[in-house]
Amino acid sequence: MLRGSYTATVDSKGRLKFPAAFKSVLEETYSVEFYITSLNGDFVRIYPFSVWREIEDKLASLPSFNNTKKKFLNRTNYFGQMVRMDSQSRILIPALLRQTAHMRGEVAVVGGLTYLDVWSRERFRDEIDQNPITPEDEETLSNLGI
Amino acid sequence: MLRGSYTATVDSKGRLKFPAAFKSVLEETYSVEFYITSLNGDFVRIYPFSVWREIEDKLASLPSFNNTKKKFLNRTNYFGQMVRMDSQSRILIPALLRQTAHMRGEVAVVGGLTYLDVWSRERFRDEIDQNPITPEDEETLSNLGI
DNA sequence: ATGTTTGTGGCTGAAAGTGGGCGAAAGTAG
DNA sequence: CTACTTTCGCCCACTTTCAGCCACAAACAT
Repeated sequence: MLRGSYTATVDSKGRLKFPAAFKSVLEETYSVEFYITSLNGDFVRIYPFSVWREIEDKLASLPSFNNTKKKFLNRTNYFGQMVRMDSQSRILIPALLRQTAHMRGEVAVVGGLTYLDVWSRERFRDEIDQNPITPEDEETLSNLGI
Repeated sequence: MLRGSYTATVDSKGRLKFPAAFKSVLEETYSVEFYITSLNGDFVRIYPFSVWREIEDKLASLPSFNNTKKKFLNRTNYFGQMVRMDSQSRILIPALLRQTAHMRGEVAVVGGLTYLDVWSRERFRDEIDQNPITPEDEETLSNLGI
């Protein structure tokens, strides 16, 4: 399972090195092929290919005119690309995503159990600043016993 | 149960030694694996891994579009990392948390029954100065018979 | 006072991360 | 089609980080 987050840097050529903790999980559980995409261009999502295939299967059960499905596929197709991890456990982030998701310099690679998200650290900071935890949130969590 | 508070120091390499009182509880009740994270980067929270898993389970009961859940997981994922206690009952605090939560030098390790909080002592003092116990708090406590 | 547990710091080898060079491949223009 | 530029995969080398030890200092108990 992919958990927690590690900082990484995207080098001048747009390459991202997987943190070692994720690399071992990816190699053991999945393969070196990934589908890299984004829903809105804010941040990058990296699916091990087998995980992406399952998502496709689930979508296939929806009728083709389903609006949510169309939106989702439109976006993920637009940003999406297959990538392969090299011998130094790096992948090349496609040029489009490098631009739109600001993938250069310091980024955070965040585990989402079966996939990884990559955030520009600068942008993530803006994101949490704009969505602070409210007293209502705290109550919701508290009610769950957290 | 993890109770009370002890001072500790984070060494130059970012390692934190668990106070002996906590160490014995952690070893007896839990294991050497922890999920270390933070909600806002102000201070560090250390969950025994089994406790963290229960929280994940509780969150799973909320729908995935629930806003509180998204916020909470966003943040805890971003700051979070698995860590393992070494043979000298120390853990390495991840670099990101070392920076944002000022984890160096003197810190306070505070028991929260099933988890631990670690505060920069400097910051902890500021926090309690800025959030004094209010009359409403006293009433709440009083109503509980405390 | 003496031994035992706890806390702190440093050393070191191995692993991880970072960056650059180079040539092949792909894309572009004439 | 050819020449030129850009992108990128592969390889090598340097730097940084860190886990595992060891050793000493401090606190505590006997």
